[in-house]
Amino acid sequence: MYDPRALQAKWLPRWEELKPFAAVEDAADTRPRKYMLDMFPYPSGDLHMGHGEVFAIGDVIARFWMQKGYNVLHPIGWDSFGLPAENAAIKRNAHPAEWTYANIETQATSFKRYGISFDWSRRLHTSDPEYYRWNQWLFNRFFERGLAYRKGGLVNWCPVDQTVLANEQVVAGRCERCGSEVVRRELTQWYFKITEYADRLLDDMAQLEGGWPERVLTMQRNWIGRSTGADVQFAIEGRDEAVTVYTTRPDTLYGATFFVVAADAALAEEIVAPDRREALAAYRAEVAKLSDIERLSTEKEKTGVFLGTYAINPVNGERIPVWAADYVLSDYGHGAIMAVPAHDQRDLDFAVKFGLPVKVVVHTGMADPGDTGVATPGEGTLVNSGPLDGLSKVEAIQRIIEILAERGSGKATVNFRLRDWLLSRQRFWGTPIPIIHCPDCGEVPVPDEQLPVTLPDVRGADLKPKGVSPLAAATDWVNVECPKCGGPAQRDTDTMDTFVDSSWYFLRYVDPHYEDGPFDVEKVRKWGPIDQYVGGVEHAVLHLLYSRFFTKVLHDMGMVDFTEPFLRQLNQGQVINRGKAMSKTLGNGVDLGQQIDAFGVDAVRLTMLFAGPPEDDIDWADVSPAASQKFLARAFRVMVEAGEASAAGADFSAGDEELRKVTHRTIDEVTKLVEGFRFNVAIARTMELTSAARKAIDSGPGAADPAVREAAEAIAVMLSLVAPYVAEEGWERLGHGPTVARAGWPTADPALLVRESVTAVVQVAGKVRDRLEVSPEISEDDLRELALASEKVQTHLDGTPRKVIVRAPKLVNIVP
RNA sequence: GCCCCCGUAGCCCAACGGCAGAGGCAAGCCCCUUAAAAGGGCUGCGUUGUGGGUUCGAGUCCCACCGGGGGCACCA
Repeated sequence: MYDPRALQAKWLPRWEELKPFAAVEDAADTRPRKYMLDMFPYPSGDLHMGHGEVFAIGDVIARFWMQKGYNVLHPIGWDSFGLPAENAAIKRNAHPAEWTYANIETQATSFKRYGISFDWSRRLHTSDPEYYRWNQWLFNRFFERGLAYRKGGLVNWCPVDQTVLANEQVVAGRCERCGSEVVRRELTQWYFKITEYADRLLDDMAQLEGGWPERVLTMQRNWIGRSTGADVQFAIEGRDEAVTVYTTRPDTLYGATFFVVAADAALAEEIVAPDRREALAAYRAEVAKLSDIERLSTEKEKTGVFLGTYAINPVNGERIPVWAADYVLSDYGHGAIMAVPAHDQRDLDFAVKFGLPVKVVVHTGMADPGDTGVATPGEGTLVNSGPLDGLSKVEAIQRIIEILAERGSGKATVNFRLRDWLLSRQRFWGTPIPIIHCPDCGEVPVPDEQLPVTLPDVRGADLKPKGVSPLAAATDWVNVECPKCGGPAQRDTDTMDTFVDSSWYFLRYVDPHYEDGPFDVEKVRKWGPIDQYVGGVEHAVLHLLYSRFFTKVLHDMGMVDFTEPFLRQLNQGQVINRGKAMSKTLGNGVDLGQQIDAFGVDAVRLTMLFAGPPEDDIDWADVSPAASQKFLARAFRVMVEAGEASAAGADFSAGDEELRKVTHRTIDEVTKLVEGFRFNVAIARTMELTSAARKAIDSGPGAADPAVREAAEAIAVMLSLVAPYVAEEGWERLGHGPTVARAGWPTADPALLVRESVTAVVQVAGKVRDRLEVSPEISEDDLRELALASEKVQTHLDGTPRKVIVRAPKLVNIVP
């Protein structure tokens, strides 16, 4: 009788004792190493269905490698800094740590019950001073290298969370966390100079090709957004200094008919004619009223205002009017553009709206944009462009850059969409930025030996967001001596973005209590980089981009010898219910704990993996944990009956050959399927083997046949990846000691994989007319002869066939 | 608007360019049983979303469209 609850109660304590999943550091252990990592969880209550899926997937991979004889590092920890803890603390008048660490304990217990093969000795929490000390240490290193700096400017502000956000944390104008509309504020903030690594972040993706999902690579490429073009200098009437614009189409320079400055750029104010000053001010006020969402809408009509001044085209001396508009961004390129309406749709829309001229300079074969309102950005031949006439687009770009360079009015340039990573947050439950502001010495890093700068004790209502960090109110904590001059100074009161914590945690796992640095460099050399990373696609341009950046900086510091942290990455789908994401408002939530109580850990894990390919969503309404439980019971009975009928150590070669062949074919296929992450199909194959074993017991050679034992043992080991409890119990019933997790992956005997005969299909004009049992080694000629000799084929043929296609040994197609 | 992925039986999903169906759910039937449950077994006639094309042969490759999902979308 299969009783999942009893098996859980029996084996969980045994595993805790045996610690079968500890990664081995011993140099004498010569097994090749593998590092399998799941994205670590945020401790927001207990584990949910989504966790159930990801960790089930990661566990199959880790356990498979263990069975295959690798020394596997499969750690777990908690991403335990962050806003929810703070909000909970305000509500309960408590300290964020209380809520956080209580949730961590709950999740840890659930993980253990869920049977995940973690090495628990490597557990870490990012909110431990022991951990965040090294965030501060790393910040100091970044600061020394000029990679951490403070600057003023317009930043994204979330009015609900009362903090600034990085660009990556604003999705379509809304806060990635809470969904509220983000506003722009002028603030001085800390940044990491990720843009300095833009080229490498892009180019190193070549290493990830094939190992990462294509869509994640695409998202990162789009996010980094490298474009090549040219800087071109335009003189502005009434201003000594030239203004530089960036363009990807310098070939269309002769087609520039106006000039646009970002409305919110300082430049607009500097160059506006006195009589247009008022109009600009009015326009800016209007623009400021718009939210980002409205401003970014492509449906929105172009707006702008003439600045009463003119720019001079450097190649032909033409005077073109200067406008201010909000469709030009102040923080990309130089905040100003040359507008070529004939060949750029945005410029054309603007030209049409304000009656500005359209001048075609590339003949593309398309209708005149001035007539159609459709710009022609494609390939073509240059016209009306002086020395460029007759050249192709590509040639013209080259030539014009040479011309501009000769005259000193331009040069080839590269631009990125990526902005620096805004890192400071005006909230409490995070890593304090280890900087002391001294009126005399400026920004002074807290010396390494004084780290960590720990959080002061702030709790309850004192954590309420008020637009400045709650740390600012802790005056005892804030007021310190300057480490340089000893004079009175103040700590920086912002905390770091929690994405800093997760940008390097995978390195800390090799030795989470290491005291001589953020991580043990030698151990990372042995374990890194991560062979397989499993987690959600929502981090495509957040965590995954930041981690890649950190890894490259650490590489430049000589601390890691690789440049990419995650060689392979798998994104699991979501667990949904009745076609929709689970939510309280819809009332369609399914509780992981309740599912486990009802069907057992094994059945829930099996259901997650059998539902479909790992990257597909699982609709819990479409799957059946009850059916999974039924299958496990069936497999369990096979193991029990085989165990009762024969003793361990039997000579399998004496077993029933037919069943042995099924077993070995299954082993062969399941091995390949697991390697390809095709877990649903691997499980289907295991089900087939179970049925074959059942049949052998009931109406074949009987339970005592060694082939039945061989099949049952293979089932136990293969099931151990998915359903560890029933596999363990079955393994014991088969006469083996714990643990099945270390039993070793079975190998398929090639001799048992060959088939004596295969069915060859004979088609006439594509229709099946006969089947022939033939040797798998049959030659094309022999098979052709056999097929043509077939009576069934002959009746469908009159005369000699036109053509005979032979694909030995499986198929013959005769074309009459 | 542009790009990518997916449309196979009532449902979830398999199928190196080669017999459309591996596995599961649901349904129906049979055995076991006094009966039921549990257990064992059997049952698949679908225009592979639609329309073209390539091919001896297309679920699979190409083109267009329809439907679903995702990404990008004033970045000059």
